[in-house]
Amino acid sequence: MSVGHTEVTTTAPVVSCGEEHEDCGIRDVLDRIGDKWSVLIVVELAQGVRRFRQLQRAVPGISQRMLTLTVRRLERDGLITRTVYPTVPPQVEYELTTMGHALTHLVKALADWSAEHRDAIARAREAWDAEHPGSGIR
Amino acid sequence: MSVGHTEVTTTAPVVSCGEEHEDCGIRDVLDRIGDKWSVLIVVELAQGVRRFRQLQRAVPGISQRMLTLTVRRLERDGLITRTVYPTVPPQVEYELTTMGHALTHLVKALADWSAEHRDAIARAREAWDAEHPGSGIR
DNA sequence: CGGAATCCGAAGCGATACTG
DNA sequence: CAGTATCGCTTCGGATTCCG
Repeated sequence: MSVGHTEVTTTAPVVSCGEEHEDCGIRDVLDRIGDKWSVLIVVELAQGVRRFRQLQRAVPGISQRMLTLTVRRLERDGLITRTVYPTVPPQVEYELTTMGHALTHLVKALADWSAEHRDAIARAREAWDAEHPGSGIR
Repeated sequence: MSVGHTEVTTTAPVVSCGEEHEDCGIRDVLDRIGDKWSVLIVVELAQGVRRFRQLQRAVPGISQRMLTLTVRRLERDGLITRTVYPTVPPQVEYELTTMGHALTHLVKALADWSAEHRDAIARAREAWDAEHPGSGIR
């Protein structure tokens, strides 16, 4: 593989949380739901139990590979359950756990914040882009 | 809302976007703060005005390249201001805007959720990993 | 001090093919 | 239906160098 040398490459595991402000754990939750598809899956499952194909159809654009990876990670973190019925053809149901439902509250906060500031951000971007032509930042 | 045939079992609907399977602006805000460093910068700036080097020292592990990119994007989105003093050596100050301060409230919600569920997630992971040896999922 | 420019490995993700 | 395996492109991000 590409592991050429045995040097440790991971540095700075956490930020200094000694101050009065709590920044510990923020990266944890962002590493979990900050990816491209997790929140969309969670939002769909907030509506009720869903099968694999149902999820794929409910989240347009997701590949079955990413759907598999995403639900596996969510299951691993205890946010959803995966129930396999040994039928033919196979049937697998996904459902939010209690903790998964708790996550939907956080997701709602994200949605609310986004809805509240989307316009202002769009305007800020236009102004910045107009003022910084060809800066490479996007 | 058109989803009316089955009610969610344990808790309230919470996250219904109003549409059936519409992408609320959740991805917008996650594309903005879901990256590796943005929230950490915002958290640090929540303490007050900071200079470039101050930020770099306050966020251990960040490269100067990523710090530049991150503050540029935050500035572009109207979340922070960048003030350049034409002194020698140059001095640049970063500060949260009003909208940036509003973002800190959301970040606090993230931190609270993380602190509240970190242990449960860690335990779920241990159980899953023990039950699925060498699955490749991480 | 506060960047910009370049290089390059690592990670994310999509497309496709195959399986039980 | 519900995956798994492989490939390859694209993005992310760290390290380094140079510059006003």
